[in-house]
Amino acid sequence: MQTICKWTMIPSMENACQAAKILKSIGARVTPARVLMLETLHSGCGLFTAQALHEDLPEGTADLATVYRFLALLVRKNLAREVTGTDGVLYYEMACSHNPSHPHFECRSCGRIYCLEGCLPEEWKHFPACPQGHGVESVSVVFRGTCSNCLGKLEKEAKE
Amino acid sequence: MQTICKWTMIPSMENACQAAKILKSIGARVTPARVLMLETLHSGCGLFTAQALHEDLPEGTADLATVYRFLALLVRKNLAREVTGTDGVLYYEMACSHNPSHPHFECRSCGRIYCLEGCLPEEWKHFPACPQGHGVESVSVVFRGTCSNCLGKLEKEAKE
DNA sequence: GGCCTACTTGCAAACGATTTGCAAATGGAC
DNA sequence: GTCCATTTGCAAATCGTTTGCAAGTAGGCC
Repeated sequence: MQTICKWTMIPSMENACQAAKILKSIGARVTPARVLMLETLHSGCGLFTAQALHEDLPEGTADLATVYRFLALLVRKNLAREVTGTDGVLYYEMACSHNPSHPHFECRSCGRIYCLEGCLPEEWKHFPACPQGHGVESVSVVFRGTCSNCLGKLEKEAKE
Repeated sequence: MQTICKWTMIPSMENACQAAKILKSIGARVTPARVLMLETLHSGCGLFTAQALHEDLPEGTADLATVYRFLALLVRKNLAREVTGTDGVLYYEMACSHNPSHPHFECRSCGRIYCLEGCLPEEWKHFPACPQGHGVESVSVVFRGTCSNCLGKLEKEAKE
């Protein structure tokens, strides 16, 4: 999986054995499945669907339902965030050091969602037409197009 | 349904009988169900889910599958656009006169999606961190919070 | 080290939005 | 009015996600 941004987990996870600490810090039990899931989430920079995470795990590590339950736990504990893709599928990204309102890039071709480096400019949060009566709490910005991965593939195909 | 922005359909539909013209203009057959669906989409400013449109139609007008098929047709013909809510549900909005990249407001409380007036500032389309290799085709901006409708309700409840 | 309880898990079934296959109904050009 | 492609209703399939439940296990306690 291609890395667009470098995010760091909170708390940081420099090596695998940190997973246990993280789990304990949120009052969750340390199980082999959870450690593996955290490691996988960490190693594969970017956004995961539950299915993708499940596939990336060593065979038999955890049931898909377990993956869903664990991701929901991470979200509840603010260690991860949910993003809904245009395909209606839920993507998960680990909570990271940059601004909660950082933008994403969604590839029309492969559906992958990348997380862009850098905070959202402050003025973006005050769009002029946003009505007074509406209590704005967050802004999400998603760029859409074709990612460099897919652009490369398309160019190759064009040559052949 | 509360109106946040005033949009105009393309082509404009000043009265109900325009529906037939619109259908003909895209080479689609004029059927009672389609006319009613277009009228409903027109009268209720804002974004519709397929289910909501179906419920707003007079009983027995059209099957839910028909509603889905018609909305897909409108999207294919560029008369409507799809927006995916954070709940993963598809919302439809009629194509309107303002910028294709106009922002939306999604209410955390009722899930309704409003369409905000005004174009997106040009500079928003060139977020600095958006990598060169990524061919950006569009930007979507969604503000999230509590809409004035729900804010009002919450205040009422607080008083009681 | 063994015990106990609350937390986790796998499995299968439920769920809800959306799509599909198919046969019957219908719009509209002739 | 005839005819054919388009549209429709219905029911079943699909697919991501959630849930109920019984069995398994982590980890605090003795």
